[in-house]
Amino acid sequence: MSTVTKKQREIIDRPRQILRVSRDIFRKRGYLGLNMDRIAEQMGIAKGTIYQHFKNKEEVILAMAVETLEKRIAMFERAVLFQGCARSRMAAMGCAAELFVINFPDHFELEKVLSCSSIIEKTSEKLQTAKTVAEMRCISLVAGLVRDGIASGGLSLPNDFKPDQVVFGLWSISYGGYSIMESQETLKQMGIENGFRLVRDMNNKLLDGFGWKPLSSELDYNAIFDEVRTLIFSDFPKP
Amino acid sequence: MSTVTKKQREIIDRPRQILRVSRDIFRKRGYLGLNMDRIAEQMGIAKGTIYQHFKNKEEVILAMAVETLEKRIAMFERAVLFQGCARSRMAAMGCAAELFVINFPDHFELEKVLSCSSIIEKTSEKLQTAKTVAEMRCISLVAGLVRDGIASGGLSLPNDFKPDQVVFGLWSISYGGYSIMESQETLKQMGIENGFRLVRDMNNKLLDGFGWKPLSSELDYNAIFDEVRTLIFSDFPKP
Amino acid sequence: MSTVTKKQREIIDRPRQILRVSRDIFRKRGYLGLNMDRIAEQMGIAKGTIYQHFKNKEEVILAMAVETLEKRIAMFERAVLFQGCARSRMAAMGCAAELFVINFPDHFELEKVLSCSSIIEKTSEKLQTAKTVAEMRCISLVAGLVRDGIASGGLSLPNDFKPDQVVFGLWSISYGGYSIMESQETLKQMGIENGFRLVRDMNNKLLDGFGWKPLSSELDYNAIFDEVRTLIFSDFPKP
Amino acid sequence: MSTVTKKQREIIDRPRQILRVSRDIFRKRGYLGLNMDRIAEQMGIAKGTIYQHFKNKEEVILAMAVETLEKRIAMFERAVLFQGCARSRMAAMGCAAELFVINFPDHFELEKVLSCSSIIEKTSEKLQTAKTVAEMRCISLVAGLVRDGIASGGLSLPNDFKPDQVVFGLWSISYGGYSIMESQETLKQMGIENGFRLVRDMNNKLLDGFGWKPLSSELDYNAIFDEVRTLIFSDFPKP
DNA sequence: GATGAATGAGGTTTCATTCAT
DNA sequence: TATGAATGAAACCTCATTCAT
Repeated sequence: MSTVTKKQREIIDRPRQILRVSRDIFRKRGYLGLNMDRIAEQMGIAKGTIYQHFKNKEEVILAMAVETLEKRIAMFERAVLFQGCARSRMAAMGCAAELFVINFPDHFELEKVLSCSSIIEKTSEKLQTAKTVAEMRCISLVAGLVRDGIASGGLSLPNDFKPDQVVFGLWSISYGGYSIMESQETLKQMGIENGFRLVRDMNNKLLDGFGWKPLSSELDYNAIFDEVRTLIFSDFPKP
Repeated sequence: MSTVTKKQREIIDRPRQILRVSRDIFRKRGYLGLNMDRIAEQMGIAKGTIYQHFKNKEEVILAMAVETLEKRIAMFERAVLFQGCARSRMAAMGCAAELFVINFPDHFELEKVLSCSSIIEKTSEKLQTAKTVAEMRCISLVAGLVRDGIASGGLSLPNDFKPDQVVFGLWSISYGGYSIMESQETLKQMGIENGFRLVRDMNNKLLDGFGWKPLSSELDYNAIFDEVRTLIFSDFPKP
Repeated sequence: MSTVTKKQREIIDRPRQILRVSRDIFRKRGYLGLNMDRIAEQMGIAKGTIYQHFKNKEEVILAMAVETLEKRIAMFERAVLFQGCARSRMAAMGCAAELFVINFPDHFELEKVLSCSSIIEKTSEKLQTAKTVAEMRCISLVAGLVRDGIASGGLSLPNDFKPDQVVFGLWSISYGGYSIMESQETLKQMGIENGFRLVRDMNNKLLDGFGWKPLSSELDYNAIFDEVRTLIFSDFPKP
Repeated sequence: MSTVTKKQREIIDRPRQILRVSRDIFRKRGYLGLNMDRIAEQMGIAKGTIYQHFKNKEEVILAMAVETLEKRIAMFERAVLFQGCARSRMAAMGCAAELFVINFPDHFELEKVLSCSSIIEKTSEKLQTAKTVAEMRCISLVAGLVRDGIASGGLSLPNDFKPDQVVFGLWSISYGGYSIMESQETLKQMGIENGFRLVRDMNNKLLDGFGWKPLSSELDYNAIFDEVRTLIFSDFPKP
């Protein structure tokens, strides 16, 4: 019977349902506003049920982060397939990162919360590893493009620089930039209207600083952004 | 009697003492480990007394952040006096920023905590303004150097770029880079040993990307870092 | 004003009040029926208040045991003053032990509960020590009488026996006997009506076994029991 | 097929398996550490299945006690067959009791737990009776030996003593002594090294007090202990 | 101003038991 | 018979804040 199937599907999806509701609460009320009572109430289930799927509150938080990281991996994997020179593909990656932040804005908040050691300590090693692995996959995809840039002759790193360090730079700009946009009133007030555009520009200037050809003065990477969004990420809502 | 004076001084300094003790606890045990009981106990005063100096716990947190921001202003104001070309003075600023992070590592954590809206909401507007003002002063100091760069001919910004946006870029790299260093195991494992050095390099590459002369290939900004530390910040402990 | 004094006295007595109420609940509903909610409710105070005086539930339990142990010490100290030969004074001690069990029947239950390591583990070392010290004082008082018996010539221990071991024997009979009386239906059914009398007799037979003069066949120790109760423990209700 | 037989046997043995696993958990983690989840998990069956063999958790506890009591009966029945005078056979009984405690140390803990009325109340009358019957059989075996002692002339009880009361005395020493050994740090520290030996000695001294011939000064009952262990209980591991 | 006991809402976690499949 | 997800009552504990002294 289809009724049976439906119920079974519901049961199987419990963890995902819990995460969906938790994410909703987290987005609206922040870490301190997320608690087991509220999750249970909003789901219409018993509090104890949550504990059958998650060891504790902290695991719920971490699982939410892993879930979005997996979304990011999927997006990065799509972006990396963009047809073009290495630096254009890196721009596609930037587009993916930007769309990720726009569509999963709570991920940054999650990262902040998880950086409190007192929280991560309470989680299982298994889930911690899952998060690390997911992060590594993202970074590897980006680092791969840097290596492609070197291999294809567009980029020539100074002796004392390694591809991973370029990734660190891009990552810092994005992570820092988006964080500032979210939280720091001050910078927002300073005539900075389109933060996303600014993060793109800064990443481009950094790569220009490394002399990665074609430079942003030679090729319009913002046009490539639009192309990537149309060709690859058309399923994401336009801003 | 000097005894009376001492006691009076102690009482006058109460707010500052509370912040000092709070910072100590915050550094050791994080936000969740900081509570009024512990502050009172560690200060040897009654819990109620704290409420005569701070409206609530959130104000303590915010006041801590303002206090360190003022330290940062002081450091930036010293850095800006470094004798040299505009870009060298910007390097001096980077040195100040780095020393600030090293000496007040809790400030980043505080910023993270304060980005939870539920916390800042409970604070007085007065203190919120104090924080914004302090941040603005820091940013203005950096933006001033960008303008100096333009004025002195070393830097020529494209039409669509404003000095504040360059500040945003530098800020992002520093904020993002230091955040990643603190929390993200993943990147740390990827062959990145000296994160501070890397943040410097990335800032330099970004400025290179803007074509700010002399480029980092023409002038050894790391040497300038050392000079700044020796000449201007000799009172800070060496790493 | 006397009002002030009264209130202050109440405040000072809070811990003792908590223990009194806890003991009451423990007696009626056992360990599993004793919880912080019930204590608070029955006292008409907030649950949190209990935690200002006791770190956790286990400390309440342990404190109750220490409190009764102190009652026992007081009783033993009175018994030891009984005028008579060493063995008569030991009988007085037995009388004290019996009256203690009759008047503080929950102490045995407390001891049982505390023998669960999982409970004692959660208590502070300070209180644990207090309990050990109290027990030592009781044992020392009994052991002192054994030594008196030896010194006065009534008792001559075989080479391989030490006074403490005699104490262990008496303690075992009392502890075991009273425990059996409380809990084991079986033995109660077997024609044993007056368990207290029986414990006395067994202790006497054990001392007879050691040849402690005058033997129970030579002197009526039950008469001494009555005498002790009349002379020394007249403030305790008659059975 | 033998496979079917094996599975069937397993199903038939379910209750016993549940008790075995429960005992294991109880021994390692105590009463508070024993729960249905752990039993089910460790058995590799579903939690609900346990409820098809035991009405509730309390019945599991009680059934464990009955099971060990049956072991004790078996041991006592073997001991009573020892060839020798009545008092020597009583020594054999002591040996059995000692070996029982050594090999089933959890039984004392179980007795303690069961003495909480709130637990026994939830069990079926049937199982309660089973426990009482088992205890009675043990006591009867011991009481029988006392009567043998009287019948064979070695023991002459005073008018006001009955055989069951002697059993009560022995039982008290053993129950109390073993309990103290398990839990009371204090007495253990007082120069008492071999508690088992001490319990034996005290039992002997008690019987000496009753004048049961041959006295412990006339016959080496510790030697008889060793003999009993070798002849009758050679299947139990040596200490 | 200083105190600190009292508050009480708010949170997390556990676990015996049930019941639809 | 077996399952195991769901239940929900019951417990423990925390801590910012108040207020009578």
